[in-house]
Amino acid sequence: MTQRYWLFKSEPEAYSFDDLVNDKVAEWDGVRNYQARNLLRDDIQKGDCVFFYHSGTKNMALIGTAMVVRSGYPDHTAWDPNSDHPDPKSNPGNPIWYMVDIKPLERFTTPLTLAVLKANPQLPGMALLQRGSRLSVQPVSPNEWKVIREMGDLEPVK
DNA sequence: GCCAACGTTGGC
DNA sequence: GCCAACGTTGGC
Repeated sequence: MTQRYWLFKSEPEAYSFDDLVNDKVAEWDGVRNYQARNLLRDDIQKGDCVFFYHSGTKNMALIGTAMVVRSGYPDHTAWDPNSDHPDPKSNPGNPIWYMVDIKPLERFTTPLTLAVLKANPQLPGMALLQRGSRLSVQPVSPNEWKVIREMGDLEPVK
């Protein structure tokens, strides 16, 4: 698969873009949806670019960009009973869930809110904007990537 | 294999 | 707080 761009959602109360900047690198663990799992395991490659989106009740917006620094590997938090997302059906010999590692790249000086994204006619059919779209890991088309980058001002994170 | 019940996500 | 959209579960 040649998809190069993705969008990762996170509730900022759980894990925010600032957390990612502070951590430098994050294991994107805890994804427990098969469709998203397949993307993490099979399609998302080292070097791919990612939009970081804050979901939740307030400040829903694209905050910045990140890069995949490690492609899919088993999510070991699944067999850690003390993790936030244990799954007793998964084990090291037969892992069900996968994750990637990402690092922060750039931040929008002003986050692009969901309302602003929805108001842009150049983003027809974007997965994030579809009614009922709940996938926490989504593909982004090259055109969507280009259009959205041009909607805001990006500065490198330190 | 169908489908109703249930749980979760996430925008409003 | 509400509700629509889905995914998952479990009885049959």
